[in-house]
Amino acid sequence: MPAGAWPAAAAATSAPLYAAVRAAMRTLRGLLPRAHRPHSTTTTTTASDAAASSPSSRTLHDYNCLLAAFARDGDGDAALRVLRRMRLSSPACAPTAVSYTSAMSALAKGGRPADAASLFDDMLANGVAPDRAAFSLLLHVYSSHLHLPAAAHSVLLWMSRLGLPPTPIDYTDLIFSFCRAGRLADALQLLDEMRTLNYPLTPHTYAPILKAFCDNADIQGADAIINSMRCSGCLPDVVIYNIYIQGLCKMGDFDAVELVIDQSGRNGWVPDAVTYSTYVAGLCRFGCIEEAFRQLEIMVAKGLQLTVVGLNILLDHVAQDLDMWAGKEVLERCQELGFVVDVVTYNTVMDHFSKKGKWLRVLKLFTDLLKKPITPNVQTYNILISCLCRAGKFQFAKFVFSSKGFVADTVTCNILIHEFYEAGKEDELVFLFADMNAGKIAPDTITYNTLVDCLFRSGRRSEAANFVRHIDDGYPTEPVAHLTYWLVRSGNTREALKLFDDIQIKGLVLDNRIFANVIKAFCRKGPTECSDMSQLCSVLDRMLAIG
DNA sequence: TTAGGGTTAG
Repeated sequence: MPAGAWPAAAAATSAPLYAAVRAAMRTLRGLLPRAHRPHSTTTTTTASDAAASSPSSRTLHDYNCLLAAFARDGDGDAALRVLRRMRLSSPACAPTAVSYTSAMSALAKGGRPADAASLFDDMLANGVAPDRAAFSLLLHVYSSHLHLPAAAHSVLLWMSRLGLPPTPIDYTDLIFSFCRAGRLADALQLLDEMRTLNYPLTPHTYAPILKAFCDNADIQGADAIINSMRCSGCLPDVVIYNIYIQGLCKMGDFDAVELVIDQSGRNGWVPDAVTYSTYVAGLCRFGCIEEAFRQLEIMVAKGLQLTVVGLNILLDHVAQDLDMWAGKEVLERCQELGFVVDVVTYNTVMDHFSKKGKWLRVLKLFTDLLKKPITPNVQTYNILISCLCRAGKFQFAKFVFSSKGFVADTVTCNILIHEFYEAGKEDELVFLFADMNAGKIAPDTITYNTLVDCLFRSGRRSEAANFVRHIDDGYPTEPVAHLTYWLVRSGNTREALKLFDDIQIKGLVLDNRIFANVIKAFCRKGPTECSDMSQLCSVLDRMLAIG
């Protein structure tokens, strides 16, 4: 925030808000260099520096070990640095296919699969011949990370042509990818190829195919797959039956589920907690709550115990039916059944009642929680505060905010700003801005977006525009996108175009997200409201950089 | 390869 720019923002917003955001900016500025530093990890940098510090003494083996360690950590930057150093060192340490594969793995694991795929091209450009492991990793990156089964299939064909036969794992990877992309026919063809090649077929290979049949509600197809597994000597395991049961549950065919479970012993598998959770969730979705509890009891009687995670997932899954659980306290019943509940369990249930507007029930759950040896966390408080605000209990929400032991975070702040503005009570937000001012809470992008939305919706258009102009160094993408949305929706498209000019004059780029919001806003307006097509065309021209 | 858990902004 340049000096002297804030008075405009001060005029744009209320005084406490201005002070709070200015203080928050200070906090943010302190944080940014660290957060945005490209090579920010400490331990891996140390390891990398160690490699760099005495390059002459390093052998190819040392470098490859280091790369393998970075691959385990998913530290792509460090791996790339090592690779660069290897290229610059003696020819004996030039990177091999193994080195490239580790670096690709580090990038993929670090959430940079596209960079991993590019590195494969670098390897070729540097005259290094990929081995089977390199191809397998590339195939995995395309199929599992980038969700591009067609590209992964090309890799499979490519390696076959080079005399590096793909492994059964490569095929299984690709089958999974085709199934996830809804391309069941392609997956089935690969399964046939595996059979032709006499590759071993495992439940891993069949599972995604069976799931695809079940997702398509094709139970006949699912039956055929299970039969073909049996015929080919690949016995269906508990995972296969769980997928099948989920398919049956989706159809509401609970008689069939019962039959499958009854015959489990004969078919050589044992139902587990996932089996029953799937069944229970299915029953809940069809409103069979009592039967769901009966199945839970059977599960417990069989000595199967839901983990805390499992219980929370299950509760979340059946959330839409919580009203039906309300007759009996859901958590009480879970505890009667011997399930261990934790703070997340409470948060899950509280949130669902909150979404249904049942603030008294949320409050009761919160007070129950306080009586137990479970400590509420910031999310618990945020759910409660959000719920109270939505119920119009603003004083109560303020009380909870100030309660002893509660340390508000940015999400609390965002909830309060949104809810108080929505209710036209923004003047009461002084209590919050005092904390922001004191640097106790730092705003984030959602805070800014929320403020832009709130200012605009409460009729303070120019204040919203001023605000966006002064956040950070001016015009961060998301708040601009929010402002643009409202300008277009309110028929001020010319102002939006002027905003684009201002941004570009500052040398900033108009991000796609801004245009995505323009389109969304035009769509929201609908054809009747969007009578001036020339305005839309101006924006589209600007998007295509021809206007 | 299976239910894949909880808070905020149009």
